Amino acid sequence: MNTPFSIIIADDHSMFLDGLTSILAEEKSINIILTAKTGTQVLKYLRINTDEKIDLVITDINMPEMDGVELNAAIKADFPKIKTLVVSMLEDAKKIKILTEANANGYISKNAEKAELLKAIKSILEGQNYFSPRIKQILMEAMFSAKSEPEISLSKRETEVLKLIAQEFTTQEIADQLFLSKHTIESYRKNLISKLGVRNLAGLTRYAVEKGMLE
Amino acid sequence: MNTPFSIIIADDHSMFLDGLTSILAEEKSINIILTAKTGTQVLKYLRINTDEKIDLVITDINMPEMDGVELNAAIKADFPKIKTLVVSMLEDAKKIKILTEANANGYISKNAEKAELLKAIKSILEGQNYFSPRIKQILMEAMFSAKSEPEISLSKRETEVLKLIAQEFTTQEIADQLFLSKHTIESYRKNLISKLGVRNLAGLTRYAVEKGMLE
DNA sequence: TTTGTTTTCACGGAAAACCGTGATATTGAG
DNA sequence: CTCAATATCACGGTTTTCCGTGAAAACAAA
Repeated sequence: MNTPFSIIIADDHSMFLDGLTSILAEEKSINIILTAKTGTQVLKYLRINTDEKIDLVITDINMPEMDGVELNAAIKADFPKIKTLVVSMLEDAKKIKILTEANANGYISKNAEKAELLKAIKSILEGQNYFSPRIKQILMEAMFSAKSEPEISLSKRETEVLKLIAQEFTTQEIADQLFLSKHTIESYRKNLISKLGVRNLAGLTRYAVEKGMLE
Repeated sequence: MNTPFSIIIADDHSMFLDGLTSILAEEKSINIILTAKTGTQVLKYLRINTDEKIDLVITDINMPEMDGVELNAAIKADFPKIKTLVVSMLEDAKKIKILTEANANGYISKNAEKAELLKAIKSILEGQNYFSPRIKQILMEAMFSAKSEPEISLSKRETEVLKLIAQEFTTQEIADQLFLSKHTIESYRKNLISKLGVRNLAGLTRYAVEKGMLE
């Protein structure tokens, strides 16, 4: 048998972290070097222990301080030899896309079976990327649906004004807050309405809330 | 040593389920009888295997078909001797409150450490309920804040009108749709604004979207 | 039966949003 | 540098919302 692989696991939910650790501890070929609750902890460890050879980092997406997406990017930038496997609660097409573009080596859902997890880990350690059929499908769909919805992009000011509108401020009040003329704000409102394809304040507000623009 | 305790675990995320199983498999005093991905599976098992003595059911809150809250209620109704421990991603005050009122024996977050999980299980199996200090605190806060926010209840018509407003219809259009005078709709709008403590259409729309009133 | 809630309708004035149709200045990317 | 996008401002007219102040009928609960 070869020397065991060294891996790091990051997840902010202790119980999941412990669970994953328990599962992987049963595998003789795997050595868990570190478990962490944030991306920064992982990075700190990697930067200090540069002599230690880490093969794989398994990370959740949603974490405080530094999330899985950022962690993956940082690892790929500073330690390109380390493989990454992202494990996430949600099957979020956008994030998957970003991750594939940032050269993550695998992505599986927490819905995945233990068997799939092990398969993914093995594939990646052998040098192959692993994205489950389901994830591939979601990615494909996102590609196509992305075309039909041509990503409305709002400028800084537009975003700012939209937020304030959704927070029930009137045109005049927004103008005062931003030290602009009320005519300016009216222009923005008008543009937003036509840009977002809505009819009135209700539509603007709905858009803002649904896009999670209000903290 | 006494005979080991029999427990059932329910969680729709395989990986978490496997993790939890791994953790508890290490405990000699615990026998995992069943792991399930939905509440209905658990109930079905309990109804068929009535001779089997189950001591504890550990359940997630968010599950398809039947969630943890319903499962807890069903267990307490049909198998009052079985203890329940709810493990949840979110620390949702409302659900905790409902669960305590439905006599759940414990509630811990997935943020909890493995040690706390074991402590909770032991406490419950010994006959004591377990709610972590953090959860107790959240409950207390909810009690007080519940007073300051005295549950706004909307009538059928009010709800109907609010939905249409949030869907960008004007007063006149709503009146036409519901075969009412526009004055009537204006009354509703006015009432809604004062009832919900908002200032304008934006506030109404935000309320409707945030409460998930639109499909 | 009295009381409270819900549903319905009405008017007039003030404020705000909506619409069209502009213009100028800055700035960032090619 | 040039061109497109962004940011800023302006005005007059129309529609809609907002506000106050009512009130009558239906119905359910106490």
